[in-house]
Amino acid sequence: MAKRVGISDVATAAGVSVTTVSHALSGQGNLSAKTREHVQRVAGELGYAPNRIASALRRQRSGIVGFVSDEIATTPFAGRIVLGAQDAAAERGLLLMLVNSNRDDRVEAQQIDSLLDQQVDAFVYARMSHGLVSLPAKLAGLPTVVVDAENPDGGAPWVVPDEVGIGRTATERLLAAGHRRIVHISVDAPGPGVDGRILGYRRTMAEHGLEPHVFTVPEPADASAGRETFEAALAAVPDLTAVFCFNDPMAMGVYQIAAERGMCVPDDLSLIGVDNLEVIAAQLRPGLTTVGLPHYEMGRWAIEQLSAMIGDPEWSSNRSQVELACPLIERGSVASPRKDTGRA
Amino acid sequence: MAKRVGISDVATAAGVSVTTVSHALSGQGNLSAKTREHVQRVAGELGYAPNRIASALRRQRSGIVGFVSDEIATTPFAGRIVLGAQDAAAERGLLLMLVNSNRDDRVEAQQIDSLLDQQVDAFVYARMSHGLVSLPAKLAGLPTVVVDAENPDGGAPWVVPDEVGIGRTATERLLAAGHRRIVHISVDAPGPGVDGRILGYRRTMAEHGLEPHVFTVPEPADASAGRETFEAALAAVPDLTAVFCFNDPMAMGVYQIAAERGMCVPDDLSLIGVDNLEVIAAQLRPGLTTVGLPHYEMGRWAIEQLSAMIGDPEWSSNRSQVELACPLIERGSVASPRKDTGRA
DNA sequence: GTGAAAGCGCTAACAC
DNA sequence: GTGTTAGCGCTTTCAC
Repeated sequence: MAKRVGISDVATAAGVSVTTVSHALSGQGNLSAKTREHVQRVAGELGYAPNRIASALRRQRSGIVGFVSDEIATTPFAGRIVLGAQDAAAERGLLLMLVNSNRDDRVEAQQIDSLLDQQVDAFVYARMSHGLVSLPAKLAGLPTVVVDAENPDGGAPWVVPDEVGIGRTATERLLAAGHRRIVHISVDAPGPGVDGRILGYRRTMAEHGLEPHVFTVPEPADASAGRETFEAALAAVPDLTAVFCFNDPMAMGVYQIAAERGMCVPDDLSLIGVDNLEVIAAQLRPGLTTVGLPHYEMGRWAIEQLSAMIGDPEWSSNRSQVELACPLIERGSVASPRKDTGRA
Repeated sequence: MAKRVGISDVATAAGVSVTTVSHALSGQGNLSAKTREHVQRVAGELGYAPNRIASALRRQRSGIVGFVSDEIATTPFAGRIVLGAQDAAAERGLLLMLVNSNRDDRVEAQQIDSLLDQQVDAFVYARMSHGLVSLPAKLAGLPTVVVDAENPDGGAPWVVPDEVGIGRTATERLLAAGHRRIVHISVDAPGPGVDGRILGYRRTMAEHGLEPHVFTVPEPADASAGRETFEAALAAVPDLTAVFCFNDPMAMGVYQIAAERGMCVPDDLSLIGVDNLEVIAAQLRPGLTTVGLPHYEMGRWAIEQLSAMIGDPEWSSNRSQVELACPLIERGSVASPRKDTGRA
């Protein structure tokens, strides 16, 4: 590789000092427009790009944000958060350094140490499912924002999906299609995600004077849980016409039982999931109408907050706590009930 | 945050020079065991950790590997590669800097520039589906390994799944269960992945004196493609008893048609997919037997190669090209054919 | 308006 | 064995 061109090469070529080059390129100081332009042109011709390592050492700021996540390899969720964070970071000249712990606190601590040695300026602390976290002590000294989790005892800003809104959106969609006997299937895993969706469902049903029916089984919230809870629901509410599922894998389980019993989605049974896992929702037949989770947006939001916090001595006063709205993704699993046998 | 402790703090506290501290911690030079030990203890007590930015500037080596991928957000594949790479990197004191282009060459070029400014020591150039790539010119100067793609015109080492082996493994499994009328469904998208699996299937069938049947439709290789090709297969080979599917989403499509026609998996129809996408394969009923792709292993391999190449003036002579074996993941979609109506 | 020079925290010749 | 010192490439203060 040709040796990288440095600031002094540019200075020599432009016939000015390194100071002038630095000022010309960073927009600092008072340079004549002519000099500035000249230097920029020369730098461009030489293909100069500042060495960020040297710059970081001098400025005591690396321009790197550490991204710590509990896992990255089972769903595409992490990818969506990273994508949002990366886009926002690129717009601001920041770079992301990813690290993941596979839910092992020891590994996590080591990874955080590596990032600290690397002089990262700030941290994104991301979870893949909405729960409660307390931050590792090591993060206390740097701007940190928590993604897809709440940090009740700490002072870090956080961003999560609006879970109650999800329950409301799904239930209202089913109501709007004319359904009255709508059940919600979920899991026994108290936490903001499960509880919020149940609450949104219950409230919306109550507002319409309808009786809520919630069925749960122990975690995990997968297709098998969907099958079990749906069968329980059918036994208890035989004339149900619609199901709001905690997530897409559970909805997949409902499709399976429906097929087995000769129930046709959406004519005999309307279904709404949550997650918008393309790999499931778009592959089912008919496509699954589902509520999308704002992973991309949460990633963006985190970097937007951090970039304002970096270099701000008052950063720790940022205590924003945001719930992001979740869009309904229409596919084909909701229709009007075939025969509305009257009020519930 | 308390000011970070530096090497000179350790030197003062230990009553030695910074050189001695540097040597004691890096294992360089000749120090008396006593001094070395003493310094290490003091450093530990002070919680000293070297500033890698300063070290990088001085050594002209950042310890960072740039990880460039075409996409990270639609399947968990990227996550698995990253995981493997990260584990291997952590073992070697390397850190990963991820960047992804969403298949946009302009974005990719910019991202690579950022990594270069950051003085990364080497690159992983990863694709999410096995194809052919030529490397961006910018990568020419640094050790680079290509993951899940081949680099026919370049000199970079690469690692890919053994696609022919996948076709063979799947076909042999079906043969071993007693099937003879086995079809392969795939897509019209020539490339190592599609072609290799077809070849492995054809060869294995030929070795057993059986007639191969391959059905394809245009991309994408999703459930819809699975439904179409399977219906075509049924029309052409009505007494088929087993299907080897190009990937798991296509297999999902086959389940759908099978359910519709009252065919029971695996009793009336055995199925094997490829991908081991948990989110599909483990959620189908019965679980889908599938051939797993070695994403984690490919990520590890890439870093292992790179770490040997970093700092080796002869690095460009590394032209390893590896095809990694792919494991059969047994779930429940393969059984013996119900009635073997004789030879094909 | 422009430039000289002092470091950022570390490593590695080299001297003792 | 241990210490002195000269940078790595940049930013920024301060002098001109």
